[in-house]
Amino acid sequence: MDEPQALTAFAALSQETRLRIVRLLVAAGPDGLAAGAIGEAMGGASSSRMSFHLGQLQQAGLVTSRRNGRSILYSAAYPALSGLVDFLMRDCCQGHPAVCAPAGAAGS
Amino acid sequence: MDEPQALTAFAALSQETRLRIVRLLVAAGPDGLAAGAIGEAMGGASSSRMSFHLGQLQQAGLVTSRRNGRSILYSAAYPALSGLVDFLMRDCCQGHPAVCAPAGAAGS
DNA sequence: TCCATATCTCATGAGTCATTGAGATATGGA
DNA sequence: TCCATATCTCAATGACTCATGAGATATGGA
Repeated sequence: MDEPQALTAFAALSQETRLRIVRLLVAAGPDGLAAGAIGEAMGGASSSRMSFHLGQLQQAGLVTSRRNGRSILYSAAYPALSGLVDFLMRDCCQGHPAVCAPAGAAGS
Repeated sequence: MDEPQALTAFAALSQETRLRIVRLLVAAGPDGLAAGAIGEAMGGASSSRMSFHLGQLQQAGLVTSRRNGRSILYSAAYPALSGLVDFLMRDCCQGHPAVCAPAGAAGS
């Protein structure tokens, strides 16, 4: 994950609907969810709105899609998400690992 | 770190200048850097531009400031950064810790 | 083929964000 | 007090983002 990618990913996640989509897809697991199902989970968002946000997330590399019949299934791109965490950890922890990594690392 | 805070933080980090400021301040350590020095490091950005971006970062809670003589020193807010990492890890790893935490955690 | 379903694409308009330049405020020294 | 330095504030402008609605495209079944 380089800086331009991180920038795009942060921009994608800085929008409420998109952040919620990502959370939903992470929770949904590798099988993913159809665009329509995601739209309903977002409170009945219009198809064009869904398409817009899913497209943004896909361009940011945070979700992937595959067609299944007439539906298109979206799922979270785990490597990209972990790459983003990694990017943030690196930036955050330059020379200060003890200060900045109390949360998700190892033990807990 | 709750969702609205994360949203604000992601928005703050989705801008190239601001992301670079954060990286610079993390590298600079707890002593921080004066606004002018940051502006110079950004390639001689205007003072109003710096003020704008530093203000955004401060509102997002990602940096803190304190006056020192006529300078104002900005430093990275490590707790907020680690909180953001934590937020991302939680969202990213819901039920899939093994998939998503290969990078910054523990060993390596 | 015809139709219904599922999703995407495009154009439009409102709203927000980033940059600029001028000027205001605060600090420290002569 | 006067001046220089350091930073902030404000208004104006251009660019970008998001939501909407109409319509296009692709798939599967009768």
